[in-house]
Amino acid sequence: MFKENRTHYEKRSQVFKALAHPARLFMVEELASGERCVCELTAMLGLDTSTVSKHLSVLKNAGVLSDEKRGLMVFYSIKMTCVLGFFSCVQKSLDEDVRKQFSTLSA
Amino acid sequence: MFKENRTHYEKRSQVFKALAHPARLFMVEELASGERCVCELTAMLGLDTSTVSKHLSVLKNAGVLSDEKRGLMVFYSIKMTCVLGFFSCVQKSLDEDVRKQFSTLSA
DNA sequence: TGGCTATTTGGCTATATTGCCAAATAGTGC
DNA sequence: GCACTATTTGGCAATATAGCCAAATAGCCA
Repeated sequence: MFKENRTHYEKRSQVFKALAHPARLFMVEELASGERCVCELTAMLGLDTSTVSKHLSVLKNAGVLSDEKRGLMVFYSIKMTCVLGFFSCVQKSLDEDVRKQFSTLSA
Repeated sequence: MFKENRTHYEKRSQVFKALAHPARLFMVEELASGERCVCELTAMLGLDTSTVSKHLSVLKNAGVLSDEKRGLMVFYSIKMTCVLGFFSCVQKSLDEDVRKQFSTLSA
């Protein structure tokens, strides 16, 4: 059931692993409004350039982002566009949980 | 930009972290066809019961699953139903990448 | 109560991930 | 060629995660 298709599930989980980090999540959401160079993302994150570069390559290897070099700079943009739909789903679910906690407390 | 809302992004990334493991991905997909007890999932996964239990609590804490105890058994089911939409998105993107690799090779 | 079963929790080691620094690479312009 | 900038890569220490075993907990039934 599982062990036979383990590699299959590993490949799919790579995408979620790529999104499973606050800094990477931030970058994907930021790229939703258009491509950004590494330097721009580095400034927004307040992390070392090398750290940001590694995060970006994780997202690229997972197939979430694509990159394009123009001159000295490398611009990243979203390739797996459907991932943006994830975020509203997650947010809605989390909001619902918070609402329920509130109504339980005040009941 | 990022540091100010870090906790916000951390909470959201919890959901992706929860899905970022082949065994957990398998369980969520399996639960798409209805609730299962821990023992059933353990049998399908071929892992230790304690390991499966921990995986399930990760998914529960992230808000993806909910559990219900009936007698000796605990049944898990999907709470964040919209996550199922993720899988087809991911699969489609992965399939596309494979197709492109093929056409590049044969070109 | 005691014995049995299903699940969870604690603890441990092995492995993976994160973030920094330093160094390497690549492109621009003189 | 050299100097300069943007990005990537290598390496390391700190932290987090995964899996197992053993022990604890919870519910059933006699």
